[in-house]
Amino acid sequence: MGFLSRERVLSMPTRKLESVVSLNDIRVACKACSLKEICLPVGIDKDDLDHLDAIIDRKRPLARGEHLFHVGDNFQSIYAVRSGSLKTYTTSEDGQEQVMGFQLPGELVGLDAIAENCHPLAAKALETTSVCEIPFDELEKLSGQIGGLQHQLLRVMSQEIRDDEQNMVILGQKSAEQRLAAFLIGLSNRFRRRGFSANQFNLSMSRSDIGNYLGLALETVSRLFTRFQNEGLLSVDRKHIELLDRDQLYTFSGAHCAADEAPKAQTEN
Amino acid sequence: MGFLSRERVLSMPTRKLESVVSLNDIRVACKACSLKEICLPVGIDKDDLDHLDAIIDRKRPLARGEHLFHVGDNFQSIYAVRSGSLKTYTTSEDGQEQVMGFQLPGELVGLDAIAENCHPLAAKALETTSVCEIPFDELEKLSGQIGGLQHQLLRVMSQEIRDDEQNMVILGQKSAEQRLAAFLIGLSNRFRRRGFSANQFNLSMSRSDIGNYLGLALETVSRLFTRFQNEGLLSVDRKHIELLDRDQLYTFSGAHCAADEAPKAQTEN
DNA sequence: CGCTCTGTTGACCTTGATCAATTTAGGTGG
DNA sequence: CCACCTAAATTGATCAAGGTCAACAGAGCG
Repeated sequence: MGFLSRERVLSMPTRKLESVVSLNDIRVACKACSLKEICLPVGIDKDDLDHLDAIIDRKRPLARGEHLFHVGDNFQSIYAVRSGSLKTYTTSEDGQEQVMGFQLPGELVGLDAIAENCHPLAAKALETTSVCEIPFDELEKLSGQIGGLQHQLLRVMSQEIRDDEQNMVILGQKSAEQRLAAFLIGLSNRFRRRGFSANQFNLSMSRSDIGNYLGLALETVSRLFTRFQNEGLLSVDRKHIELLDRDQLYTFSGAHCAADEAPKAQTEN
Repeated sequence: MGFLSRERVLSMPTRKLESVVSLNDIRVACKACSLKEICLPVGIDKDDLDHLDAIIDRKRPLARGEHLFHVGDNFQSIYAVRSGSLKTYTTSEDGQEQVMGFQLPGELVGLDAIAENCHPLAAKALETTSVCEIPFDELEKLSGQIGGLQHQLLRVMSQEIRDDEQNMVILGQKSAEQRLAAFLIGLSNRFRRRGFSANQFNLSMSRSDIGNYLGLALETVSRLFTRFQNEGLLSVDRKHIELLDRDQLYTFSGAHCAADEAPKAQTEN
């Protein structure tokens, strides 16, 4: 820790960066962004997209371990991950951490800060990560004018509630192995949606983060990985995961998840 | 079961009711509602309130056990509880139920249905319960016009995300006793906000519902109630709870809950 | 080359689930 | 009003899942 002690540069007053990444590289309009069909702009027409684009700020990437915001920070903006990944977490008074979620490209962070106007969670980069900053008051103003944007914003928030509910099911009544299986299937689905491989990916988070997120001891996570590997469900090499028997894992997870796109046909509607 | 077999009347085409409760009793405008400072109308001015009021539908109360909506029901409206209480839950394919939450007067249900346009959870009355139905497309249209309403809607959804996050902490890393203590403190806070007694209330839900919600066996819940009672923290008589040592319970819950109004001074900001 | 951080594996123990037996309350019908 | 029935709650006894403690092994970095 500490060779890069200027954390939180993102929330510092804007300053020119002539460093590693040139501003031109960062300035990619929503229109040209491969993630536009995943994050906010879904279903917004071309003209309106320009308006949205105008309020979005692209910043220099965060280094691994750098914070996007801290607990209690004043709420100004929500953020969309462009590349890399984040974890959000709180620290309870006795100092122990609770990981609340991981954010992949195309996903938004900070929606939980609207209510109280300050961030209840901290967000930290798990690897080199770049984000789009979306000033919330401007977004709100804009979404009053653009019907599609308002609807999309509500949809995204609703989806977040839904995902959290899904997590409650997992934490509330699944066994350790079901939790890890569900976690992996969930990640896999999210990667696939973003155009990454669904069966082969790197975990940017530590075993400890996974365990913490799933309400398990890190040792349990580790044991389960080796067990899943022995059973031929997947292969693990440190951070790299390859899912070998996705169906079996899915069954294992005891899923029914309205939230994920289920690999089997819908039985009701 | 079954003397009242006409469930889901609420979602049937409107029909005149000359029965138990007269329509005049039900027709209470938002303006006159004691809950308006809790549910949606917060911070909306008098004129706009009339507009909001115009789209809200007040229905005859639900009987205990009746459903407000079922899993998979088409999403039309969100609902605000006026009196009584609801539980929301899903049923996994193996038939077991997961209770996702309890709704008290002034709280909204159905926000998680916006994303997919259908209800991921069922909502069932725990006792005689009346609700306001708020057609969502009209609400959305209105909130494009009334800035305060849009903001309030986003705030409420954000708060819901926050509460769910809080629940994840509880399910993810608290002991059985901490969970129950946190649950009781949480309920108590919610009752207080609504003008009910904070230290004395009735649980409209069964031990089994509580256990399910908290990720505990119902036997564990029962045992904890008697233990808390023996320790002088509270007194239980079947459904009736009296909190005798709220501070101790609060400490017990291992809380830090940015979500609740903490009884101690804030240490940071 | 050694230090530290992350991950793996093993041994043991605690918490809370499960199974089972009663008790109590509330609702129903004679 | 009482006897009966069922659902909810309590309490006890047992057991297993997973947490905790501890030792060790690689990987990455200075």
